[in-house]
Amino acid sequence: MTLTDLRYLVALARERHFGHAAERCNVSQPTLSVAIKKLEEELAVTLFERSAADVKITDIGARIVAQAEKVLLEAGQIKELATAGRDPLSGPLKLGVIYTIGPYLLPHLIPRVHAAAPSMPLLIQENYTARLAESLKRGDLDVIVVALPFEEPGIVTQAVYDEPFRVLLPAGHGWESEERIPASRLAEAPLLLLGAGNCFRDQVLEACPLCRPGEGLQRTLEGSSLETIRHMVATGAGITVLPSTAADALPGGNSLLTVRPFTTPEPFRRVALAWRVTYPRSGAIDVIRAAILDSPLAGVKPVGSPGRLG
Amino acid sequence: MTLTDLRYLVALARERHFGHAAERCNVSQPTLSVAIKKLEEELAVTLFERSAADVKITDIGARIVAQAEKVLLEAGQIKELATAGRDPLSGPLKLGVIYTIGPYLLPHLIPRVHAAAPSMPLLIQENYTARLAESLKRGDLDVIVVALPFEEPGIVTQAVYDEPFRVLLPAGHGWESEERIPASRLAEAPLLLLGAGNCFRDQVLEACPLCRPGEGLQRTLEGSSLETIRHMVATGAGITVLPSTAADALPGGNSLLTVRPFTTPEPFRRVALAWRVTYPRSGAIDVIRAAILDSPLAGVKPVGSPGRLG
DNA sequence: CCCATGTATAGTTAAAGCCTATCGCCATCG
DNA sequence: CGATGGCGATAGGCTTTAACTATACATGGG
Repeated sequence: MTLTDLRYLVALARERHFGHAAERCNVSQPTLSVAIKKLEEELAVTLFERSAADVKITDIGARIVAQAEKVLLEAGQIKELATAGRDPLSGPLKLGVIYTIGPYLLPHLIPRVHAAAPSMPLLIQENYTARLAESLKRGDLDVIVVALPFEEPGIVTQAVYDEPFRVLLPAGHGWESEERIPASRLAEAPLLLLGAGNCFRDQVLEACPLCRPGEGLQRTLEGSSLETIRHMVATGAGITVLPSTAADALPGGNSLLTVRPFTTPEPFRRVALAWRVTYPRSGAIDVIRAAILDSPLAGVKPVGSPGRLG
Repeated sequence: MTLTDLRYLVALARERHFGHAAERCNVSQPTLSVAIKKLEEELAVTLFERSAADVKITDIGARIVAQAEKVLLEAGQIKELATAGRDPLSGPLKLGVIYTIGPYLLPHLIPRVHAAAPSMPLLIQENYTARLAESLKRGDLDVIVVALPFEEPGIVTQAVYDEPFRVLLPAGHGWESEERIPASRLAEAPLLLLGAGNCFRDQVLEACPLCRPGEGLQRTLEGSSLETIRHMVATGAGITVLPSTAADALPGGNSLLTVRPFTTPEPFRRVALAWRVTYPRSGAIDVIRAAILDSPLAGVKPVGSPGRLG
């Protein structure tokens, strides 16, 4: 029993004439005749009473035809589902973002994605890089926004923008007079850092090789956020390093805080999109990337498409 | 897209492993692999994300699988319908009976059929032979009970029993002293007959060649019934001829009426079943025939199966 | 009794469905 | 870092099937 057989069956039930039904199905009369016969044999019931005068459907035949129509209807729904789902911009996209990007990117990103792809709602999760990577591989997420380096088997990564780091000082700090701060001097200060697991912490430490967590006056804030650290800096608990998108987007005229760039070469992090190589909705990823680049992110430099990294 | 494809699809969605899904479908892994690929091409959507680690179903894939399951479920219902409908004794049987048999046969027939085939309700229609024949050919009836001769193209007829005719006299009639009445004498009497269209009328006239409707004292009762005629005989309006099943089943001890057989050779009519040659539920017909023969019909002689007439 | 109509059958061909064998990819492990 | 093993994709060949054309067969009507 195939869907074709059922189509023949329904056509014959409608036409009550093998020739006409065959014509309607664009097949020859013997084709339809044989198909119906086979179907009757398979089901071991007589579906039609044939006679020279006309074709009559049996009682059981009528019931089976009704059911066959239901089957064909449901099968047709599959095609419709496929047509509707063919657009990569239709259906929800599960997006993951690391903690140190989410708060500064998402307010810009979300409305832009919604404008570009209204029927693609974003399901957003913020987490550490490692957790996001896991979810991505499991399929709980479709795309993630992370900082490089990020390499996972089966995952492709595409750099989107670089963002420089900034030094955040409490108002009145001695370094306020400096235009730019050399990274090496961070070792001198009480540096507030995020806890382990935040990639940004590692990147700051990498930018300032002399800083060693646990040594000197640096303090690590486990399970905290850049926002918390910023408030601590404002209270004079120390200084910190922020990505430009977090530092430059300070509420205008915050007199308690001062932002200073690093001396060149500025330390920076490269932010990238990542997804499974097998992920089929590349169009959706393009929309995300475009929306990120369209966002007014302070201090960032877009990384051209040639800069795609594997 | 075939039902087989959908089965593969559902299996793969369940197993998330081409090899295992193939095994469950009793096909080789390449077979399933190719089938899924073709399905994806046909629908122009990616249903699964394949990777070395595992197989993930896409969002749209999951929706299509759900729909495919619905299709397969409905298709399975067809088989169940067929199985249920395979029994010829299941489902209603549309039975037609001529007016001059129905009242005497059906009270016996119906309970017997119900006992033999409880799931085969009888839908009964009483009418003239010509009307029954028309309905039978149209398919509005499945089987009819008529008196022979009855020949129609595409219709097979099987004799079931012969029933002799009887003379019905009002009590006190001059012929009451006779044990048997010769058919020829009917011409002498005021003979009450059914109207044209009732085959029994023609059979009586055939049995009594000297009787001519409209001549002598015979009266024709258009649109009437044997019961009405019987009551008229009881009031002395004339005499009549009845089939034995109608005559001998008189309410016991009806002192107003007298029944007399004809002299041999008794005139009789042959009652038969008829159905379309194409009618598939021969088992149902057998039940009807058996139920008729099992009925206590006064005076009838069963016609052996060899007596089947074309 | 032949003809018209309609379905079933025969015979053939093209396609499809399936199998075995093998490739290629990737992740894991010694 | 190369070997290994699991897994899906691909290739080639075979069998089945579904389609066609031509024709036989059945039946009701002129």
